[in-house]
Amino acid sequence: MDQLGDKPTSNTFDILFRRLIAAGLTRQAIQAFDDMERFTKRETDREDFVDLLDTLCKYGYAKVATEVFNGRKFKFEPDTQMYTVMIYGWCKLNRPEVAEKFFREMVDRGFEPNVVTYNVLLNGICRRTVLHPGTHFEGIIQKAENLLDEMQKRGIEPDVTSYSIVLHVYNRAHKPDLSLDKLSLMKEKGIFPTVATYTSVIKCLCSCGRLEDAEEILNEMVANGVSPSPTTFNCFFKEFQGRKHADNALKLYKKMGDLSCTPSLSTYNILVGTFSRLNKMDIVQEIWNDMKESGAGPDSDSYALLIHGLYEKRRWEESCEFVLEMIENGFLPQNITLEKLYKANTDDQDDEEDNLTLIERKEKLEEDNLTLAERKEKLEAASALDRISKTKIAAKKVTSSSLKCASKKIIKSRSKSTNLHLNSGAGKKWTTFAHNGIVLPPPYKPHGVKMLYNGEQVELTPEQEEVATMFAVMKDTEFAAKPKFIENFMNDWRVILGKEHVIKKFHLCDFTPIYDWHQNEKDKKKQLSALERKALKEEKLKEDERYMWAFVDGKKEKVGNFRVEPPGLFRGRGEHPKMGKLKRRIRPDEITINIGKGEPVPECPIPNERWKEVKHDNTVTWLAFWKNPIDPKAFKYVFLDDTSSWKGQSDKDKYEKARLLKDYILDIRANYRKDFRNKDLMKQQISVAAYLIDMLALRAGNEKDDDEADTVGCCTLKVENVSLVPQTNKLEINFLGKDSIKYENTVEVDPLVYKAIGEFKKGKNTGEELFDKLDTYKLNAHLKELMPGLTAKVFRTYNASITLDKLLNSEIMNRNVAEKVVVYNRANKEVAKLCNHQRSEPKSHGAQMLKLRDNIVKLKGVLDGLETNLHRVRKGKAPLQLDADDGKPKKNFTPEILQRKIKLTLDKIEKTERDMDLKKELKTTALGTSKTNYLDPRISVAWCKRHEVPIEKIFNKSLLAKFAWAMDVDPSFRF
DNA sequence: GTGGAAGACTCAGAAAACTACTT
DNA sequence: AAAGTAGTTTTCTGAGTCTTCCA
Repeated sequence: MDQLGDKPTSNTFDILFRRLIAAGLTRQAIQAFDDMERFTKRETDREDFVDLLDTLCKYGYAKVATEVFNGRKFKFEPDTQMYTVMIYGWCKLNRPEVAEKFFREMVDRGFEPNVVTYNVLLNGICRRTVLHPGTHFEGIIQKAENLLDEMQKRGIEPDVTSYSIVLHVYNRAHKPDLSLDKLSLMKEKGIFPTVATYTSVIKCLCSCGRLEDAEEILNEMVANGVSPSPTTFNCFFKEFQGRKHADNALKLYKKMGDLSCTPSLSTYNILVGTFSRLNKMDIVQEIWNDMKESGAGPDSDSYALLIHGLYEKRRWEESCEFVLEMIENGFLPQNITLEKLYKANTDDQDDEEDNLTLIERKEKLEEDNLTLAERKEKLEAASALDRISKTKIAAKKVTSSSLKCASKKIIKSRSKSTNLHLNSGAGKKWTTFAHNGIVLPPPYKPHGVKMLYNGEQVELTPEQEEVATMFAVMKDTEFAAKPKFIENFMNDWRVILGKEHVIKKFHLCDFTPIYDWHQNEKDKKKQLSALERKALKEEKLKEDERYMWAFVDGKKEKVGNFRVEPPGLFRGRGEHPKMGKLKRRIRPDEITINIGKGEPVPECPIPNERWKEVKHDNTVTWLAFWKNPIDPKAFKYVFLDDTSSWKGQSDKDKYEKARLLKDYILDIRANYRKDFRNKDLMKQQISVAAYLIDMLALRAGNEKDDDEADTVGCCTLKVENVSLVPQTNKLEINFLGKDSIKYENTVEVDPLVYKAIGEFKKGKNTGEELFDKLDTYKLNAHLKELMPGLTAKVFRTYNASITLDKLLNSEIMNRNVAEKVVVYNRANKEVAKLCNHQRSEPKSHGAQMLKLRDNIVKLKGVLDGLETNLHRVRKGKAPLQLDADDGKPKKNFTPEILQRKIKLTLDKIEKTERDMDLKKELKTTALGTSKTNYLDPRISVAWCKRHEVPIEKIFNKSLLAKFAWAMDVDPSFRF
């Protein structure tokens, strides 16, 4: 509606209306409008009123807007603009009938519609085709045509917008002739078509196979001085690809260059795909070079297209080259690509032993048992050689066997990953380690908005204001209402305010001005156009780029959390005694950097300051650390990302350890069973604790300090957390676990365990420890005697993974992919329940359930009607008109049709009920945690391979990257 | 040999950011 | 076509586990 005229209204009210309406508080917004005069001391005018209507309509409250509109006509004389806004509002709700009603009323009352009014209405009518692909285009087109006619009769000429709207419909309806007609009509009327207009017509013609006509339009367009965009050309290229018109595509590509239209990345990709399918690899090469030169690409799609093209043509060596290049450029090839190539290579094995490549030589060096200095030296030599070999690859002079080896090496490195790190002695994690350090949060920018104390504005220094703002912006969170949070915040803030400051008591503080300012800033950000947002994002990415990567032994690895935590108020979980405390800004002189000796040390980003220390410790994997300001006993670390070799290797080790437990588990279970009655109290407690950890997947339960939230694990369970259900062998377990997540479970246990727990509880107060002779150290020491490296947490991993493995393999085949994914998710859910992984209820859950319930009620109504009609028809009576029939007369209401409809409705009801059950069950279950941390990815990958489920249905992009080490697992893998 | 503190790494849910779909 | 919404992914940082170090 901006075209209807901007006006400078009271800005604050404007924002207020928008926020209220956006929150669905339309009544309050109207109230505020009524109050406006009192506050601004100026009469509200017509423009304010239009603004209110417009905002209501924009947010989909056309009905409310209608009420307001009808109610105030006497005060503000309606006009064309108001009517247009109302029409817009109803069109937006996809109710063009109502919009048309307004339109008629408007005309009847003598208000002349203008071109905007018509366009809004036209758009409203035409958008149905966008929304419902199945709609009858004929009817819509007719209506649109009628409206255009009417417009002209009224003496209003349709503009570019009007034509664009209808052209869009023709496009979707595949009406090239109408499209062409409209175009010539436009020209006749002297309206200049834009690039979008032409592209729209060309797209329509191309998709209907009328390439000659499309080309004509293209020429015309150029002749008229409108430069075609890459999108325009892509219409042609797509069509050429389908028809395998290599020559035409090539010609057009040349033409594109002549017209100095730079192809987009998708242009290049389409062309690469086209020509590699047609086996014109020389042309592909040319296009590839052009793409590189233009800087538009390649992206992973380009590589995939090219590599597959080469592969299909059995040009394995070249495809290997590009896989290498792809990886060098930071794109991860699909594993299927690698596997294919690997197979192709092993099929025609030859004597590669004599032909060791540089890459392999380096690998050999790494595996040899050399001293550190020797290794480093040789590695450096190897990597220099490697660099030369890379240039050779680029120059396409590499021998075939080396390429084979290269592809093999990639695959090998996937499975073997960094075994050498483990084998190469005493805790050494790396030989060379380079990175660019960390990013400190930007300094605080004071906003100068004054908060109120006892109703009066107060002066705050930037430091004081910063802390006040931290609190103010948390107004909407639960924290802001917690007394402990407020107390801790005030204590820390008072220190910064100083003894003499006027601010003393929290209840006299009013932070709303700062809160409002913050909301306003947020709104401003929201208002940014997509383009601006994109630019901003790119800028940030560019700034961060150098910090995102580290080099470990010459290998490029992604850094995880390179941003130092900004200052804020501590948000502990549950009833944390330190919630609300000020988490102060970290200065460089608190930060220790760890980096390879001889590597350039990242410069301290703040002038005249320096790092606390620079270490070269190769037994650890962190890049930087500092003391946690909230808990000085703890540290904050900067590590590599989950996709790194370090993390991947330890992840794999973790699952291998859990798999090892499988071989020991029977013995271990026998072992703890026999100790349930052990006279040695400690041994007895160890056995019972081990039982609970094994059966219920509890955490070990380390001791905690008083200044942490009061949560427990197995070893720290208190008497009050476990009760015996009388006359059974059941335990009722109830405690707060990690992150203050509630664990509630009543479970039948071994009678001996039941008895033992009863004894442990005897003579103790509710708050005392159940396992008083036990801590995690003793428990783990015992477990280690039973299996090397066994600790309590291994049971959780083992039980989670073995459960998934069992559940997945007890299911049958003969289902489609979607159903198989459901099977997987169900298994995943069982594991999440076992591990007690929870999430907070989604905010809209209640509303969503209500909606579903509503749907069921409606469907049941429909069902009733259908059944009544079935009875009537069977008795030979005429069927009743039903609401659900949209007023269309029903001619052939045979019992068969009715029965089918009843069946359909029943199915729908059942499906909705199923949806509701599922939703209810999952509302507080978090599936992700087990997937990322407890389920051996090889189980999932192997299952996907066996059942032909694309792995992307199970793992998202990050998980795919994190689990790269698991992708080449054999399909027969079982945990 | 013990126990507590220091240290390093994994696991965890909330919240922000993004995406796909709807209106 | 643009904005809203529901759902998903990513980021953030708090909260555990377990090892190592040291007196």
